[in-house]
Amino acid sequence: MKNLKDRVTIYQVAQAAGVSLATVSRVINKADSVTPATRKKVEATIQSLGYKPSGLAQALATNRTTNIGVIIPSANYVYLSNLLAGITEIAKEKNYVLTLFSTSHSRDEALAMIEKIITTHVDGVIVFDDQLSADDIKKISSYNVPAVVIDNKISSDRVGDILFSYDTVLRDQIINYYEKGGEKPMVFLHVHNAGRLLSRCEKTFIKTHEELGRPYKVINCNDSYTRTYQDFRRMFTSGEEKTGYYICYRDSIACAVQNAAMDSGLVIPRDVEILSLIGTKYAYIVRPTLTTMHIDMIEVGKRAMYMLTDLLNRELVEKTTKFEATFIQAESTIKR
Amino acid sequence: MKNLKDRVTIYQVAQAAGVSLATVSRVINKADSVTPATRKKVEATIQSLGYKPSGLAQALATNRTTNIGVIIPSANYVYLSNLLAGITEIAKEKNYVLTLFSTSHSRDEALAMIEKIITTHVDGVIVFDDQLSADDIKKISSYNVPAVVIDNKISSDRVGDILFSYDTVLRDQIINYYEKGGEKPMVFLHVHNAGRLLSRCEKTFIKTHEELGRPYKVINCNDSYTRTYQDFRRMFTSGEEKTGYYICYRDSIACAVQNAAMDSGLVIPRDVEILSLIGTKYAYIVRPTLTTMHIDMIEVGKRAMYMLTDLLNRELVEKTTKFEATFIQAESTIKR
DNA sequence: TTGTAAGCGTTATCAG
DNA sequence: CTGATAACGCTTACAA
Repeated sequence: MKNLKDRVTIYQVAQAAGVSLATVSRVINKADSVTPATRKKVEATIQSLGYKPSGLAQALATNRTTNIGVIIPSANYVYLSNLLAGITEIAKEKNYVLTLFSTSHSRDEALAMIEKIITTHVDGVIVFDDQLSADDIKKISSYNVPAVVIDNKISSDRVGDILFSYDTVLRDQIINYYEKGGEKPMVFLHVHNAGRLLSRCEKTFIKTHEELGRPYKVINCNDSYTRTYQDFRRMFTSGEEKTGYYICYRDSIACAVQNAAMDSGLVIPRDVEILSLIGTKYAYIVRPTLTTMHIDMIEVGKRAMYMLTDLLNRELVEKTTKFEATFIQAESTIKR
Repeated sequence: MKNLKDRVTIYQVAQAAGVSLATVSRVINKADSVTPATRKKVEATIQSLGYKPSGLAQALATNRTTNIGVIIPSANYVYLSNLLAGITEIAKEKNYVLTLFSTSHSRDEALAMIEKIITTHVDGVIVFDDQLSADDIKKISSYNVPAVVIDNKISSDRVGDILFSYDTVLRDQIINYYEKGGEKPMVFLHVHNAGRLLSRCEKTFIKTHEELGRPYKVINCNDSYTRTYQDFRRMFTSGEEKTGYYICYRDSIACAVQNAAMDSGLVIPRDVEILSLIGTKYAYIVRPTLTTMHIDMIEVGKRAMYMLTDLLNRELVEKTTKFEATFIQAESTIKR
């Protein structure tokens, strides 16, 4: 077994093949200016020595790493892994490797991350993290790292963005609900620190209600299935609240409310209706199936990666992509 | 905005601070042999110039990248993202960055991946991929890249492994089932190409039945919720099969069977019982809750990363960790 | 404590 | 078509 210092270098290959290292370099870079004969010879010695070029040295020399940084919160949500899956698929297709920068909810850590981004020499980044402000992105791109930012409107020279539009469809649904005689009190589940997307939805929720002059309710909930389940179980049995139309951040939370309601003897959707904002495939796996506002995060991931490669090739024309959420009627709400 | 060639280098910092680049290097590496005064001065210019060391150059010079490669199949399963979450958490704690190498079910691609591993200069890898054989791992470690391999018994000098033990608990449950008078036919859902873990379970399933002299059934199923749901819906309504104890690979598949049964008017667990082999949190979110064989993949991820750092520090004593699955009784099977 | 200079493994520019 | 040789940005003996 070779030890670290034994890494076969281009120089050793050159020597063994009886050519200069420049020639070897040409061979591994598939330059055309090499005689088939010498190419053959070099390739053979590469094989026999088990030589693999050092990406590090190549990157240092070329200023390209073929590495893409992905900045996402470390939260272990299904929609995040969907996003990642989408990015991964295209990255592979385009021959990029992904480096993961996962942030927590701390601002400091986010800053440390951008520090790392720079030192790591990624060719570009995909950012889906609410901790990073427009300024942070600007800082990143000031180091000439193109970025595609998800759920944050900050496109610029070398920054593309992908926007989600939940607002319209949410508003429409709320209006429709009341128009069609919806009578349960509408309740928005506020989750602390759950990011811009949820905040925007909450704002839309409140604004729409105020426009309509309808009463509404916002209650805090914990961003965990178990806690939320327990809280609602208590609520539903204590008799405080026996009915309602609950708008939840994501499937787990929606399930928590739904299960709590059912386990308290309430009937979905007769007594309690539930809407999950970020629907994943679990929305149609659970029973009753969950009505959701759906955006295909795998598609978002793919698109992000496509935009980034375009950006890298300096041929991104449309710097902004909008994903409109679609309302998917299922069993957890009454069809109106 | 600076362009690529404008990256501030250690040399520029040195010049601006009026010291040699060696001193700057010492400062950024927190060497103690630097006068507080000069350190101050250097740090100031680092700030004002916005200098960030090049990880590439550092890595090239030191032969350490602080990058860990993670090789996992690209399949978008919850238990995989749990694993990744675990790895991520500890990687961050230990100040490593993760590079993702996702493989498909093709052997060629797997080989291309190991090629990439080498050129990428990762300090170590965590492997959870059934496409990679012991030889492949050996190849990786012949390039002096320590590895922690999950679900594959191949520990060696610089390779640690994490093993799952589903076999005993599965066997015990099967035996117990019949001892306590279980009468439904037991059916194992075979998924093509779903990896070693499932194959081992299948083997245990068959072997146990043959030992007991009990009839059993293995049926093929598709590794997707929708397809499996449809197939079983058809089966349950066509009357071929109205009852059974189904052993499924993971939660989604188990849900498919469970939902198909319920939607066909069958009652869980009276008519149909269901066991999910790899249980995730969705097992207790869906209703009826799923009986599972559970291994906490987040813990597995954490442990893998811990083992790897130990390996990197050459202080890993216990090269093998075993995770024993625990049987979790829930509503989808009858308690016996 | 600080500076000088030789690597680290490539690519790329020139000559030949 | 091929070979020297200078970058790329940093670390690290060795000297001063």
